[in-house]
Amino acid sequence: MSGKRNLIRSGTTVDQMVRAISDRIVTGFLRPGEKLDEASLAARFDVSRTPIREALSRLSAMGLVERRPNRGATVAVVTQEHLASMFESMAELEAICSRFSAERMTAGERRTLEAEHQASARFVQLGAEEEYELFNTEFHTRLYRGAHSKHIYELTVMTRGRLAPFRRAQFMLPGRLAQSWQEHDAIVTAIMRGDSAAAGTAAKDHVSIVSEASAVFAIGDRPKGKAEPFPTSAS
Amino acid sequence: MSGKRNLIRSGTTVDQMVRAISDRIVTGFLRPGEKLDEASLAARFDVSRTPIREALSRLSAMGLVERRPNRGATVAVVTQEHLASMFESMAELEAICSRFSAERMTAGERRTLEAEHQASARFVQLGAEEEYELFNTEFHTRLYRGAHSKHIYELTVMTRGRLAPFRRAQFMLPGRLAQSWQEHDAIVTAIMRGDSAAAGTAAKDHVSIVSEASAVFAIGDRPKGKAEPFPTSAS
DNA sequence: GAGGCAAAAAGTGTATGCAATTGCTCCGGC
DNA sequence: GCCGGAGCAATTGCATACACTTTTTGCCTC
Repeated sequence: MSGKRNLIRSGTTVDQMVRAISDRIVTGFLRPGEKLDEASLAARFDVSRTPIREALSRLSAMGLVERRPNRGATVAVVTQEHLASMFESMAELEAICSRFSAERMTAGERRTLEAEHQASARFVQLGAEEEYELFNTEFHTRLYRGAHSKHIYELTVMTRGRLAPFRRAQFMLPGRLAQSWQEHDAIVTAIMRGDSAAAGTAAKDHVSIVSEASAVFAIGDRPKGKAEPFPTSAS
Repeated sequence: MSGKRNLIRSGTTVDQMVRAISDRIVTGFLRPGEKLDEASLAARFDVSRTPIREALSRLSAMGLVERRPNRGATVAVVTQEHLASMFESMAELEAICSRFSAERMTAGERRTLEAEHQASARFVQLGAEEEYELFNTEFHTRLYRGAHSKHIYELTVMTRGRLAPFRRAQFMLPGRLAQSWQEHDAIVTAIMRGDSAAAGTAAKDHVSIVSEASAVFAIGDRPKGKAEPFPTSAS
């Protein structure tokens, strides 16, 4: 019973469960295909089954677990094909956002985008990976917003969320920071010129490179998909 | 007075609630912005609050209702801008699917697509709107599958689902059937040629036209929610 | 009369118990 | 020995009860 939740302060119980379970999934503590028993999870986290059920629903919507009626939930099995498909979608979505941003961003938005982008050069010089990654997220969010299309924004953010677990280590590749900045620069330049086509292709290339960089870390030799019925490292 | 649900046969209770509530929303019986009280809904359908809660969760994921923690759920307010944004996304997604289909469809898939498309000409001649709409859904699904990208397929199907309530009457416009077939023809021809660019633009144009056709019916002042207590859609 | 605080009422969030469905095992028949 | 069906165990789905949050209402003070 190591997992007392009292220390995880914020949010409702369901939120805590979502975080707790998704953490265990993305860290590999829960293996793909593994069965997620409601009662066990409830006991494990010392809550009732109700918030567990709702958490599983949300995780299912997020694509991290799969649910089948009357048959319980399992950790989603993400094949290499599916992962590639998600990155591919991400590239297309980012391309759309960039194209629209090139066409629709207000003068203020363009100014801010370029200013922030220029400021981020400092993080590259310092090799500040933490700060750069934070900026990077904000930069892309700015692109998504700049498209001025609520639904595309939603689709893009959702896809990014699903990919998040697989792109954690992307900036650990040597020289990735500087390269990322150059790619951002191409996007920003195109947007400032209002060249939507160029902005689109630049964004697509950017994500494609990230995809390759991430794939190295994400896939790799996983211990084998046949997880044992009950992993022992609990407690 | 209270609606016994025993007549709605299939699926789990939650499914029934999802259908029942979404029906009431799309038929205007529940108005945008209206508060959805769990207890009232539970009493109304003679079930407990538990399935109602889960149904509201799903409807929230579908974009039909909005939920705020501890503050209940309301019928989602879909502004004209948001609707336009969804159609715009749909156009882009269909374009992507068509582009990919032009590049990736197997010979068999291409054959089937064209054969079905040609067969659908008969529905146009007969003015069989029901059958054509059925075929139309299948046609587009074929395009989505032909992209051979699971995640793009998911995004597209999801977006189509969100738009479904607003495009019901699209084929009631006179001459729309024949025009739709012509647009399909342009897409199919491009795909058969493997011309991804042409397929993409043809698909985008197709959706754009549907968008305009639907907007006429969707927006406009809806007659005050005087729908019959139990709408009969099955979807 | 207006503003603010407090208590109650309404409504959501969580816990627990019961019913129903699923999957498995064991027994019997072919 | 293999296949099929009935009973049983395990797990999900639903119902109900309780706890906590939010909102409203009413009273008191300024």
